[in-house]
Amino acid sequence: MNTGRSIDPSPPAPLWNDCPNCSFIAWCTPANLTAHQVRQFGDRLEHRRLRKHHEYLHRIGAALISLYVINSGFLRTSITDDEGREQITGFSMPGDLVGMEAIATGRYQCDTIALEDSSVCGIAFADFQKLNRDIPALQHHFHRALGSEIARDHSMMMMLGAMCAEERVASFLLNLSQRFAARGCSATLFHLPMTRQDIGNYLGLEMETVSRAFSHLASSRLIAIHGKDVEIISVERLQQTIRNRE
Amino acid sequence: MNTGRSIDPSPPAPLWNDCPNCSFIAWCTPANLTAHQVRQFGDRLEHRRLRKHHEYLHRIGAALISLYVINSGFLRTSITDDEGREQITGFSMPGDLVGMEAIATGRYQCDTIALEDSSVCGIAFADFQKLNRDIPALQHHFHRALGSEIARDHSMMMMLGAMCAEERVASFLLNLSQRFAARGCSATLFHLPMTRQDIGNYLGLEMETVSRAFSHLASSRLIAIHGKDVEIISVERLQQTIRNRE
DNA sequence: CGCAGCGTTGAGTAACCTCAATTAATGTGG
DNA sequence: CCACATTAATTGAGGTTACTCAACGCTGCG
Repeated sequence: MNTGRSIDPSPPAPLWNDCPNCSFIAWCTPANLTAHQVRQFGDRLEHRRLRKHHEYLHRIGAALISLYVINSGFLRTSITDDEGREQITGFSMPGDLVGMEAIATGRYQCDTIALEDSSVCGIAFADFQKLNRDIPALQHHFHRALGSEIARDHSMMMMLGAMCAEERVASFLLNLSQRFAARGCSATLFHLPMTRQDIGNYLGLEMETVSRAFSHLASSRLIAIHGKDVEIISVERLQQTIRNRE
Repeated sequence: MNTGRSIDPSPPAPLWNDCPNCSFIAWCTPANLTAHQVRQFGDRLEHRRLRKHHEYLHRIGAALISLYVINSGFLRTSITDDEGREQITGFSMPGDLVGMEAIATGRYQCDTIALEDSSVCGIAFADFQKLNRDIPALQHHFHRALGSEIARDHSMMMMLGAMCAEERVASFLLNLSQRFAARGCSATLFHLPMTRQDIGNYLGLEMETVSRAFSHLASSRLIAIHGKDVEIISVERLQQTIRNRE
């Protein structure tokens, strides 16, 4: 890759050797920070914290320390109420910002757990607030992220409140598809890192119902499933599954 | 009210004659702004915009102009998808901040409509962003509000994904009860400004199911209903309705 | 008064859940 | 690396919850 020409100036050189292509820095790119601001930002970050499969990133009730952006791996976020009911509120993949719900109370309201070996970059929330004030573009970008999370939650309510089982499953697959595509991965062939139980909990359905919905979509040849590997055979017809209301 | 003593200094005098006890200023109080900051803030506000019953505060797709705090009245916020499915995402009452989901895209993602004659105070979002940068306490308070909205949406997902019909209705009533109490109104005797249809849509249930749940809770003497007026007879037993799982 | 919209109630049905049996995948210790 | 144990996923049968459709009562308004 390297041509050996050592006179080559700095731009492409990674700023943090331990974290090339740092996910938190990548998260900031839409904010169009200057080189100085990027450095200022990156110096505050805690790069590449590793989490093993089943390890917690944070737990309900813990004091808010950091916000995280996922570097690699898949995480699962859930809330648990007084009676022990659990509800998965989201699955996060590389590039996603995690921990936003904690800024209201200063304590995490969710458990976030690794669905596979993962790494994240974190920033102390206090540092982040300070940078937000100094860098208006960053503040704006952060507000956009918070707003997106609210908008995402609203679509989720729509799904839970107004869709039948098969529509929810189709909409779940299409959502993953889009997010994989946005990250340069295949939109039609991917691996589900979570169990059917997790999917069911997330969609407000029982595991068996999810399984049956998969089987039915597969028998209609809209998708193909081999365990946790999914192929979307026809995005259009999968979308129609959701569209075709009366 | 005025004693006539013109030497009397300013503190208790309302800063905006057209909007005494302005709801947006009230919303800011937890941020502990200085008198100067309050004035700076209030000067940017658009006070007391009136909305009649059934009038829109904003519509899906409109450019984000202002954030609003409700002065009086009740509003209903809903999203509508491509297929025309509607989902009510919240009911707002005096003191609530409205419009947060729009900051992601710069366009409102929701319709917000008055359930009764209402008044709101608004601030241009650009002005608000500027003030946020100048006043760290305000920024922090705004972040808290965004975080609270996210946390609220998550509990809503829990309700939609993990509770049966009667639990949802009980939890809906208890939520209203708490919010009325927080505003100094009765926690046990209040008026429902929305239709059964609206409640059903919000809770992911049919109107008939809501009505049956009300009737059942009433026959168990946990609540009493006379049309849109509700009395919670036993808060504890209503909470148990939600608690008693397995 | 009569209409229109909202709310309640009943009967029948469809969607999803529960329980159970079976198979597939995953992990573990020898 | 295999045998075994464990967990995950599929599929079937039957039950329950909430939906659908319909009739009727209530309330408010022209």
